Amino acid sequence: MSNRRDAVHAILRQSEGFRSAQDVYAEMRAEGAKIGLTTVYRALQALADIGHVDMLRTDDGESVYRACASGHHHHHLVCRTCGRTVEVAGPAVERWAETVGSEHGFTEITHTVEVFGTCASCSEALKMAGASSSF
Amino acid sequence: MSNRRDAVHAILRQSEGFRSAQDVYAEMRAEGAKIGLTTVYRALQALADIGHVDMLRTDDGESVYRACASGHHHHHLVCRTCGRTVEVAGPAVERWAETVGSEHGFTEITHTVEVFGTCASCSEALKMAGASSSF
DNA sequence: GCGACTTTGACAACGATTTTCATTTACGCG
DNA sequence: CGCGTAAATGAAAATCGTTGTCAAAGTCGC
Repeated sequence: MSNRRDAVHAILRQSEGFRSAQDVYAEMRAEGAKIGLTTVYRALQALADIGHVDMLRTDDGESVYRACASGHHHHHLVCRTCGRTVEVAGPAVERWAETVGSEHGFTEITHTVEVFGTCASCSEALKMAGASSSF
Repeated sequence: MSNRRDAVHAILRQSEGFRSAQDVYAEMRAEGAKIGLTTVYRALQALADIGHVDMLRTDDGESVYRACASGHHHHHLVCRTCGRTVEVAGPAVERWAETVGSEHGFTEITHTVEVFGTCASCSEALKMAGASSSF
């Protein structure tokens, strides 16, 4: 019973962007892995706890996870159409967060920053499909 | 049947920080308002759509709403202990988001920024209560 | 007042996540 | 080596916020 965490982590590592728990579960089952949904959730949470994966909530309330290339702090730039993700560092934001925090007397400041946009290829694609937004 | 949206909006206006839909619903019922959960959700969404309230997801996937003092873009500095919220503007972040976005060929850039921290009074309080966290 | 359209709200449906609990597995100990 | 205990696992049920359905009630123009 090798730690299923490793199996789950492996899936995330071979994935490009963020994956939902259900998604990871589905893929593992598809690959023939014998694992339960419960275990996937537990593994994902454990992984997130020890900082081996990033975890965030999508706008529709689903938790998505991603194996980070590095353990250091960074943010994500996500294409709202195709989901492509780019890791970005933002010293400016870090400093800004610290600053506004302390200005208001806050300590132990953390922050959540997600940048969304439409990536080059998707905006191309949209230009064609669009033009019919009547509202 | 005056628009229930107004009633819902009123609740948010007289609230300090973010309120969950269920929370708002509970308060309205407590005040004697005859309104259904469904309607609260619909009102909240409508309000969020037209930008009269801010909407974001808490870490446990709940949607929370808040009537903004202004309609313009800003972010929030939230005390992770008492929930006190301060609206902060961050031109630096706006620019940064735009920059990293375009650097990667992204367009129509939006961003989510939430800053969390422990406010002055809470960190005081925690200092005393603390000292016993063995894990 | 009547009819068409909109809003409302009770309740069911949904879906993601968590909990429960019995089973299986790992592993130290006798 | 077999046993017992504790941890891990997974199937299914429970939870809970949110959304959809649909009939009843309200609004408005005629």
